[in-house]
Amino acid sequence: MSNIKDLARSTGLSTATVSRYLNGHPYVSKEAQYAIELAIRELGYSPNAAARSLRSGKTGRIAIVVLDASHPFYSALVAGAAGAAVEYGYDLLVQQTCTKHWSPDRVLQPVVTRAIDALIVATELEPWGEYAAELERFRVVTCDQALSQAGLHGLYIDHYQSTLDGLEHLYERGARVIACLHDPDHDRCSSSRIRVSAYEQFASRYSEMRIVQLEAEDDTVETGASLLQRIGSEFPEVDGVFSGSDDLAAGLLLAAREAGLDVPGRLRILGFDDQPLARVLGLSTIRQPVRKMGARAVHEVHRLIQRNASCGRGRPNGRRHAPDKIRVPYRLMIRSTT
Amino acid sequence: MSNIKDLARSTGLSTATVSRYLNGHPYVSKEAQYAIELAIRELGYSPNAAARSLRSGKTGRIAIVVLDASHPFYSALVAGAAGAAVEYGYDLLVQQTCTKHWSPDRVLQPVVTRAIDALIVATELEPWGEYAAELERFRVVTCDQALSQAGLHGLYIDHYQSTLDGLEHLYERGARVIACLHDPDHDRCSSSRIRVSAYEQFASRYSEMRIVQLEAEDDTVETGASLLQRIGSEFPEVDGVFSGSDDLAAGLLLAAREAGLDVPGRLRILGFDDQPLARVLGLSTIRQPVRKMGARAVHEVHRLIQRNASCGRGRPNGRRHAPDKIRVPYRLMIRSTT
DNA sequence: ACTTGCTCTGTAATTGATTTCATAGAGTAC
DNA sequence: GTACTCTATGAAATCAATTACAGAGCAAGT
Repeated sequence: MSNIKDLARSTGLSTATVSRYLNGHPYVSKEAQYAIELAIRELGYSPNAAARSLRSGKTGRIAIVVLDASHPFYSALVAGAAGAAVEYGYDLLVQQTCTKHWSPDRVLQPVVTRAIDALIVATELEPWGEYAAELERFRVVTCDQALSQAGLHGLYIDHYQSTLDGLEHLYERGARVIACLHDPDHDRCSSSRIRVSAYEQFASRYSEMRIVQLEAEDDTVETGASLLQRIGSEFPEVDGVFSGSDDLAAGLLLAAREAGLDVPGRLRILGFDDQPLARVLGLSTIRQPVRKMGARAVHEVHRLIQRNASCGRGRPNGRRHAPDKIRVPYRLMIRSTT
Repeated sequence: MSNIKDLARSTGLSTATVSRYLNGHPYVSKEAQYAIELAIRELGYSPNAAARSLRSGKTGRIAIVVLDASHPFYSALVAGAAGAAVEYGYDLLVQQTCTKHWSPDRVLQPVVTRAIDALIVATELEPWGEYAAELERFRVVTCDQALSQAGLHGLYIDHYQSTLDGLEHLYERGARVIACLHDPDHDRCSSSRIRVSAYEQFASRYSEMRIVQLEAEDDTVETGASLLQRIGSEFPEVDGVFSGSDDLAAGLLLAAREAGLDVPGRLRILGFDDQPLARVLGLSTIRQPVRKMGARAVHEVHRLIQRNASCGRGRPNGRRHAPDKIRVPYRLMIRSTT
């Protein structure tokens, strides 16, 4: 590969002039422009990203940390982020925490070694207390309500309120014993902790209500289907289900229909996400605009980068901007299962 | 952030010695080691990735190009790749071609500017003829049968054979007029072209068979459900469906059950992928190990990187290794819809 | 004629790490 | 004592770009 020196040699100009041309500076003569353009074509030049970012301190790269890139929620988040990344001119790194050789330090490595300009964190790094503090040194946007509690920028839907709304809806539809299905990585995906506190708030509001918490081993339709039997045998009095994901709810619904169970007469089912499958099955659910959230996260990260690009390099000398907390709207989609 | 010079100054050693320590070279005295370790802790040093890769010519970064990161197939591919990337010590970039501001040049930019060491291409860049040739200059592994036809390394399941097997199975089960559902991005996802040639081969083998090709606008359960009506009105004689994806097939199946249509008596349905939803619905399908494929792609890319790391930098001076063609096994999963 | 300002270009420093080469001291073999 | 190897270190070049600074050439204004 040829470099800027080759261009300089080939055109008889200096590297400074060539660099100026490449960066669109004024004060490059027409002849020089023409000569350089020609040389670029001839030598097949393209700039070296490493050298550029070494000099400029910018990489044009950001990363997003998710639990599992193949999970419908996270994959939609990644897709949204990837789309926006192109728009803003960034390359997007994807990091997964459900992997064997994963570790928080490994995830932070790119940001620490300045291989990326900023980080989007959508899943917990444990112990979060420790790493959240660490993250404050960098440009970080979190995509989870629980994660954003620290001094970090946050972008999330309000799980507390949305859970309350969902439970309230089930109550209105006549449910009195509600099974709440936990996310599979209950301990890792900290937003489920927020949901739990919403369950408690709700239970204390209506004394006649009972909440049963059930943990699903993973987040698939298959597991959802298997839960019907478990509910039937362990908690036969359950007449409403609030699921943390559409997949679990859909599986449960399919199993219920298979078993000839009256939905929503005998059992009301409410999902979360509004995936295509929910629409097909007529599953009531809470819609969250996940793709948009991913895109918005990139937008926010971009603003951060712009911000303290102008504040000078390295540490924020001036006062650090207060962390933004952005609530993304959600919407209850009432269909035929509630 | 402190750099290696700061470490040198702080310890009274030279940058050479510090660098040697950091890279685990022999010939660094115990005292020096200790002093450097201390300084690292004190100054909070971490190496600068840009400087490293400028000097070494390696980035420790690879990219994967997919059509849509939220599509079940591609997201599984990405997930597999992301897992393996951690294992091999790479950072993984994800690029999406279903995005508004996308362009082939934009996708190739990281590899051209040497921001990544290698590229995994799982979807077509148009015009593919042109870009395939361009890609031969770099370390590339393709994850699609059609793409790998050029002089590129390829890793794929055999769509020609698997399609034949699927059609053969439908035939055995009594189907005589088979609707083949095209991928949504028929023109982009070139493996569907290979499938089409398999349809033709199959039709020429059995004179009594009829193949009807249907194009779906996208690859969701919703669209699959809407196809039932279209088939019923436009091609009422259809008695078998071969779908390029489980999602379409599942949608169709759900709509058929809803309509009280006898599956597989009146209509046989075969999917592709073996997603959890297929298992729950009892959908017959062709299983492909997508996650593993993603992981394997990273493995192959890693081998490429290792290879011409030893062959010296830049162009392959010696003879270029012949491109590997790796067929991934698939498996017909016979359930209750055929 | 002299100053001022604008356009254009080149020299050289800088970014942070790695590596080649040179060198010096210590230990061992003859 | 001389020759040799082995360990440990530093000075300086290198990787490919950007940019501060200096300076040359030219036109316009006084």
